[in-house]
Amino acid sequence: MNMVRNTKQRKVILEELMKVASHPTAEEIYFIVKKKLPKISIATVYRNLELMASDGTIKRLETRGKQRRYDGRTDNHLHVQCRICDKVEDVDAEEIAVLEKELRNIAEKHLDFTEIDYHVEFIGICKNCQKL
Amino acid sequence: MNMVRNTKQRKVILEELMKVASHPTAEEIYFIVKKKLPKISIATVYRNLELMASDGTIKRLETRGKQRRYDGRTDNHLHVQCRICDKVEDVDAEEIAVLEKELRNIAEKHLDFTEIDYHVEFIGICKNCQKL
DNA sequence: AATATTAATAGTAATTATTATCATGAAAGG
DNA sequence: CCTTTCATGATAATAATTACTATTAATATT
Repeated sequence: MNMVRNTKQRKVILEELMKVASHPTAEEIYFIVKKKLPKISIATVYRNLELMASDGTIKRLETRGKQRRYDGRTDNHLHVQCRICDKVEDVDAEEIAVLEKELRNIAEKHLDFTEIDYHVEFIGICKNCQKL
Repeated sequence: MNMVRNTKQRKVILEELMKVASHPTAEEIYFIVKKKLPKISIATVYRNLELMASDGTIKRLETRGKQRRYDGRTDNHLHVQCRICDKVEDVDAEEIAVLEKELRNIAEKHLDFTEIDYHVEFIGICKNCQKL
């Protein structure tokens, strides 16, 4: 009982999220998925993104701005967000290991919290917005 | 022309924000300031917090959760937020220098963004919520 | 000090993103 | 094929923030 069913809607939402390199908001995914499933409700998109984020199938980003963003890539990597257009890009840096070691070190020495995780993100002005 | 006036409201908002070690939301500051200025409007609180954040008088935090939080401390320090109660605490770690050096290194090597800044925050379960 | 100017305020409406509700539709298991 | 019950679509509700506007009060000017 209380089993999770495989729906067409969730399947397509995941497929489309995996396809894009951007880090779309629920609304953006809604418009993409709508092309395949024109009858889909935006509530279904929100519901499934949260469901998949909580079971680890996808990642929910902790970025600035009011709209939540999602990532189909679940491997360990960093993000930069543009402070003008809010676009998010991936940062693939081998230095992430050193960075995380330092973060774990700080957490261990200075925090009396449990189940500690951390968020790191870069903010700046992207190539495109620099021209404007 | 277009000059910024010094209002009683802004003065009290800043004073009260400086007093607290917590990292209050606009709503929390509203209730605190209301004791001194019972007629103040919550819109005034929002307006002035954003104004002071944009000129660097205070800091706007990039924490999780839907409510924005503000910090009277503008010196360089880290934050931990509880994933249960959303409370934010300061983390004073001398290792912040090493951490930021690594962040600047990654930014320089891997990003073609300009005006790069970064946000680092820890998330976990605070002492109080561990008991529940 | 009195007056004029205009930015800031109080009060409230509007907006925006997300979540809740609920009747109907469709997975999954017999 | 039938039954069960979870998920969906459509929309209402909620919550945080921003916009609007007549009035108030800083600051500049006389």
